Amino acid sequence: MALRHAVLAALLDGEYSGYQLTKIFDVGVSNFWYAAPQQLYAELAKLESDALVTGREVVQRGRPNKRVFTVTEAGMSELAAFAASPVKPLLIRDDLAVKVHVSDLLDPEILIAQLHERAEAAAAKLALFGKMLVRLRGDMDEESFLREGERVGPYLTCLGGLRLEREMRDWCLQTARTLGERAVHNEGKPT
Amino acid sequence: MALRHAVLAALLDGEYSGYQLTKIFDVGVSNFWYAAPQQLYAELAKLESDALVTGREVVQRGRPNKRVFTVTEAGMSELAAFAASPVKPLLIRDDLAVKVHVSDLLDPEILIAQLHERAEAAAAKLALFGKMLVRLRGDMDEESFLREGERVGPYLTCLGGLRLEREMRDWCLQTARTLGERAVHNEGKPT
DNA sequence: GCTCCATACTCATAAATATGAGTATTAATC
DNA sequence: GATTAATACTCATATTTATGAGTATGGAGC
Repeated sequence: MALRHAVLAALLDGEYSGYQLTKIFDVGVSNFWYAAPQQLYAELAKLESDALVTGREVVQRGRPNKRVFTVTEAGMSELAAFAASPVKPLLIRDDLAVKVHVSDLLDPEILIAQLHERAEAAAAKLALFGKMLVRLRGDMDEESFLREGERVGPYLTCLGGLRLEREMRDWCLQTARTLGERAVHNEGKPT
Repeated sequence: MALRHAVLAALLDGEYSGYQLTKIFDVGVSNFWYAAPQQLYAELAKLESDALVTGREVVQRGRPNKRVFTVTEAGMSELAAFAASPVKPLLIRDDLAVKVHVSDLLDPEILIAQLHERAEAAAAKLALFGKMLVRLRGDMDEESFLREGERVGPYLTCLGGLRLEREMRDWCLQTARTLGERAVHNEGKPT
């Protein structure tokens, strides 16, 4: 019962189809949840049978029809109950960090490349979130938007995602640099 | 096959028992992996039967005996293979962010409390990581340690954890402040 | 003497997540 | 005109992760 609330939350931003949610969750919904397409379709089916969302067929020309979903009253109550429940601590599981942890005992070459790869991915998200922020606040500046804007929730999570990705990018680059410099100094030395 | 490598990585820092690993993974191994005790014992059993670690009984006085584990040659190869495999993108799933996303439509009271709670948890980890860094680098300063230290892997992941927790704390506090101020301005207004 | 806590583990099962494969329609590109 | 890409979904299953309950020993405090 966890993806469930993320889907409900995403559907508050508008009427989306499973496929559209796929795109949203692929980026990580402003970096706070990820889900594969199959999970989303399954979850939508469950949500609909529990009457927390209602689907509506949209006939399209030039492409397959789709079903878009809206959160119901019951869905809102479910979200409210979720919001009132105790928060779970954020549990992180990161492949790359495990690799860095053991980097001293292994060849750093590949790891450095992977750190750059991750840094680039973070930079891409950073840019994406930056644009998203501009779009969300329209012609207001950040301060007044946060004070007077209609809906700041998505803006706030986006700010969070931005922070996270910025740190991720910088950490990756710093770590890559450190490992790279150490590798240079150890060249020729026996392992 | 994911916890597996995190366990191997942790065991490179020393000979640990399942129970000791429990404590290490409870904090999140410098914030990059979490696992419950039962998972760890199960994984250790599998690792041992695959000969990637070897266990050794340690007889203790005053408390139950324990079995501590060491990574074998085969275990090192497994880690090397893991390090060479492509990195998986970091997938985040955060309860609290979902709540913030929908904060405009729900009562902010509880959420603000939860944000403070999370901020405190982050601050606690921050302090922990700070101490850990000092312990790891001994009497060297950070720069020289990163250049000349024996094993910088755990130090680098700890730096990453520190960054992350710092941002988490600040984001939570900023978000709580924003929501709090908005709540004040909306007092008395109809929903 | 009794309870509580920390150490040190095990067994079983439920829930969530990940992955592979497949279907169908149309638009765009070579 | 054939291939590729994008939209829009479904079915099935494997793997991972989470959770609840239980066992045992000894030390510390009341």
